[in-house]
Amino acid sequence: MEDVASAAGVSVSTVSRVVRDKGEVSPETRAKIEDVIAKLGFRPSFLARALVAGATRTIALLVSDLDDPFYPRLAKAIGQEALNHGLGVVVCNTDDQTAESVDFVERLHDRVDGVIHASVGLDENEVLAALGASHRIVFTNRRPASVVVSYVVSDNRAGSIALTNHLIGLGHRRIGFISGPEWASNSQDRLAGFAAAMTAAQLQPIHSEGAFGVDSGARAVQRWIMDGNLPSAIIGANDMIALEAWAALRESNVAVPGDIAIAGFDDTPIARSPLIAMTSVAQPIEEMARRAVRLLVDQLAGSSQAPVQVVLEPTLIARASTSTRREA
Amino acid sequence: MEDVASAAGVSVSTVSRVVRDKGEVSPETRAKIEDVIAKLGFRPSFLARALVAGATRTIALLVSDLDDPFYPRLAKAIGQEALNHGLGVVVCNTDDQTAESVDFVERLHDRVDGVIHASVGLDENEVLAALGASHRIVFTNRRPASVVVSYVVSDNRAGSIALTNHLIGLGHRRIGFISGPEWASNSQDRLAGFAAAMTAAQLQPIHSEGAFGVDSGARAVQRWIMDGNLPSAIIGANDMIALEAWAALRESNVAVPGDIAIAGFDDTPIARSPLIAMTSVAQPIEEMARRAVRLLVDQLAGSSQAPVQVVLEPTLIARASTSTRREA
DNA sequence: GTGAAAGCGCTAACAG
DNA sequence: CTGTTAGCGCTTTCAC
Repeated sequence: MEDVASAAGVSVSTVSRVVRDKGEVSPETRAKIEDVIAKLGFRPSFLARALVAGATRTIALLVSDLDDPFYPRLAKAIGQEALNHGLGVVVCNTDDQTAESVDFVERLHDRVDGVIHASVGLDENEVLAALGASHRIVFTNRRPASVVVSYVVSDNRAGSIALTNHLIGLGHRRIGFISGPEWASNSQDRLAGFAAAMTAAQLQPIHSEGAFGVDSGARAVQRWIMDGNLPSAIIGANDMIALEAWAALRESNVAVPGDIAIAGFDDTPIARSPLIAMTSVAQPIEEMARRAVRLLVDQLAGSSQAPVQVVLEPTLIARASTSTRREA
Repeated sequence: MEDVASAAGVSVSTVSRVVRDKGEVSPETRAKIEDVIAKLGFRPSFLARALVAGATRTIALLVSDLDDPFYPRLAKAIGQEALNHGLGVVVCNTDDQTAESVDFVERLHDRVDGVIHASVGLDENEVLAALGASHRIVFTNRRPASVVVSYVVSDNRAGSIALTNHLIGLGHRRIGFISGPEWASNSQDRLAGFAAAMTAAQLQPIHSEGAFGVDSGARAVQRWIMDGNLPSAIIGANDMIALEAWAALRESNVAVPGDIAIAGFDDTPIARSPLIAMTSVAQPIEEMARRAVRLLVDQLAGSSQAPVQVVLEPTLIARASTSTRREA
């Protein structure tokens, strides 16, 4: 900017004015400066700007795992909405490790104005602490225990109840649920909904606890087969787990949906493919993204706002993997 | 930092020394300062540091589309290796739009020290121009036309030849290739390898040009079926396209691999799943990531280095989708 | 060992 | 309309 100023024979303030397009500048001077800017290929420094502004117009998005197809979709939707508000997004893969989350938040404290936390780890308090008093955060995809923060989630419990009832309605009596780890609140909510629906129907819920990204689906199925008590329907806490279970069944020559029904959550592209056609509970991702970003934008703009809690409705999408009716 | 200094009764320089852990500071002073830092929850400003250092220890990664499972894997691998060098990574989804790429590069010019370009758009010159004279960039997953830049790619042509010969060896004579858009060099290289292998075997290559993310696979299959000249084997320029084609075949009641063989590129998790078991050509993602990051790190460290070009070998992974032999 | 001073590239009052 | 003067929060000589 100094270069531009001297090259144009003006002061930096004038250059600054035309760069920001603010304040009155005479047409000639402006033209001259724009000319020099183009000639020199000058670009204002974001760093310097952010330093004086005390804001970066950037937000962080914490996700569990980009390999899980749910998160890229969320990331894209959030990126889109953020752009609508003139905000940039930096995506951080936490692997659900508290240390990672905290690390990101600390290393980014300066570089982002706020964070959207969509990773499901047990890191709520640590992240909040690392963030400091000026909570600029909204949770999504996970339901924080604390009531002092804003969040946008879908009603996992209700979605799970709908799915379970769908299976019960098909005549299933022995239904198994393969959950994620105990600390993942979305998985727990889905499990709770399943258990509630089963109990309401006077059926015994069958549960196998797993984890994400470690082939829990396959393990659960193998265990059930080994024990000789395979359910007639299986629900995975997400599509990945359900697909792992399905693959394990395939390897054991158990037919889906002929011998057993399978369903998951998140309505992943793979579930949607005709090659798989798996029943799944879809979250309103775009809506979640939109609401989450807007909540954060409000926090960035307004000073002290009361936290807002939004719960959206998921949608059950029945496909071939649960198309076979059982006789009681 | 000023706060810390006054609270500790020392100068900012001294605080700076202990924060950076550089220079001699008396044990007492250091203890005192560390105490105050902890008490005040002080964190050094990255913005200010980067401003004076003229470097951010951060690199940008440009990808085509995070929804394509290849890119998250690359992103994670690059993030991992970058971390080993004390570098952060910000991932940018370009959708293969030149405008997006340029936009990212311009908006990040200050905030990153270099970029790894893995998005396959036709944006090479524009990105290079936007980056300015101080090329701190390495291309990967795409082969730039310019020879003045470093890149790390896998030998798509060779991989495609291996795959095509595998199908020919199985007795296939009519093989169709569904490519991505013409501007995607990795897709073009794969197509070229296919054509070369077919020609070498004195067979007529069949080609259908498509695009990414627009169901080209299905369209190509529908066209072939409509025209009554469905090949006996189909290769997709990547797994996504191959799976789309497969899904379309399924909907037309064409059996894979019974009636027709299918194969793709990238060895995506879905291809690996026993539910699909699709033959695919795997790229050495981790190796690519490692080499790409190191090349960039070298550029950041050394001053003027000659560009380096690395070509890695892919691996053909044959699975059930191409398991049926044809009789001539 | 420690402090004072200059400056990274910009914006934000103030004067003219 | 335009220039001057302070900083934003840090690092980096150079003195003491």
